[in-house]
Amino acid sequence: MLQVHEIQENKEEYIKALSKRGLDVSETFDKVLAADSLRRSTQAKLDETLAQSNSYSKEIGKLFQTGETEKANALKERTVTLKETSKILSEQLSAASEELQLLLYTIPNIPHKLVPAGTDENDNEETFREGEIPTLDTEALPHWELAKKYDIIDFELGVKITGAGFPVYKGKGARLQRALISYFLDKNIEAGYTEFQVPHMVNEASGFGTGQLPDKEGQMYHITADDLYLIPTAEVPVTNMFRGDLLMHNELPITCTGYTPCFRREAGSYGAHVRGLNRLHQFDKVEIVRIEHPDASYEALDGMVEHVKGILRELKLPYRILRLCGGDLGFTSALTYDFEVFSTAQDRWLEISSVSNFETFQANRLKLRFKDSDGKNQLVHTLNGSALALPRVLAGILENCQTPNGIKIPEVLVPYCGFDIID
RNA sequence: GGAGAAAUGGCAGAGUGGUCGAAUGCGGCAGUCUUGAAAACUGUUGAGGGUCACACCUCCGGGGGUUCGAAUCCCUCUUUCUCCGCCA
Repeated sequence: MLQVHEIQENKEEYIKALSKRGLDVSETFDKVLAADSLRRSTQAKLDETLAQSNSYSKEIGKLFQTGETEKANALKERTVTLKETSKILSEQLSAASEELQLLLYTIPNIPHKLVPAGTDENDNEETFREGEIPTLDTEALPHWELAKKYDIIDFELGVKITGAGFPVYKGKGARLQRALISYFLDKNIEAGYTEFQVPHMVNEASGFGTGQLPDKEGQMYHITADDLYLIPTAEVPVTNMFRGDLLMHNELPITCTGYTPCFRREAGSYGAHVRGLNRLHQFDKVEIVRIEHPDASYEALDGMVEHVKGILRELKLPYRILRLCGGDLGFTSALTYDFEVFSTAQDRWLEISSVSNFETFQANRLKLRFKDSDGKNQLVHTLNGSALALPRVLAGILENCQTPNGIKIPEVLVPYCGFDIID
């Protein structure tokens, strides 16, 4: 959520920047500023009324203590209209505040200078590419067929016990998955991140804090009986651990990592692109989250990108990095880099990580601030990224590492798996 | 699930209708003293809005109510603790 004073100070610049998302917010901004000024003037009137009535109350108190009951009662009568006025004004104030809030909720984050204009994924900008795309046999199979051939993932069993998009991992498939989780967590810890195990359900306030609510209500599973949401990513519980906090500048940066399952409703298309592990309702992910000083956040973002690169390099998977264009950029993000691994058997790129800087957009909703070296309270910058999302990494390994004799496990994973081939 | 108790500033802990944004202690910060430090002493020390700066307004777990006036009374929700029951 943007701050009103930011909109006021950078109106034209923001309008221009948001046009990269294909949005024209000039009208919305005018409404925001009008709503804010109404809010302020109503607040001022209310304050005045309350001040008056407070001073009467104090006077009445004194009169009662000195026993001047007559005078006190006379004064009481004068508070009646003040009371009515303040009631009306406070109703007007909450209406004005709510209107402002609703407007602000509709405005996405301001794209960073580097974000290219564009409407969809075709306008994303490739910034880096690494790793060799293997030449596979003509009999090379997509991962869902490999999964069946080696009996390591059972999609039908998941359908039976839950529904489509909830696979069952089996035998070496399950062990490889567990190995990946441990390996990713170890890499993150090695890079200085602190590991957390967090709840897999969150309350409404947490959903608002990181911006899943109210914008993407339908994407989360909602447990209505208890009014809780299944997390779509560890970002939600991890970032919300700090909701409402006032940190000291020397506590920054705060760096967290955590493994959680992720639940996404993703109501939508079915077909080849969502086959197998490509898109699931439940999947595993290891997340990294950083809370940074505003001056350090972009350096931190670059650091996160380098960190993820290091992991993919070790896994020897062919991947590329995209800088998301305005149209593809998430609602809450200012700058996002997507990592995609090449799925050789499907001949397409699969997203396996998304690393973003949210600047103060989440921090403003979270009321997450720090005291800077001048003793002033400022909003922090929040960042997060996947390091990494499991299913598509698994798909990438299965497809790219297949040989006529079986699937060769990347060397770095062998100590974690306890085997070096799936056959 | 049943019965009871509680929720106050960074922490501990007073405060049961008016001068309480809140005693006191600890911690933090500044100063005196000291070669330096410690101790002692003195001062200072919550957040948000508002203003050029004041004034002023709001906040004592959340929400609502009574009252001229609420940390204090009432209702409600949440959380924590104790006891009982159940249980991985």
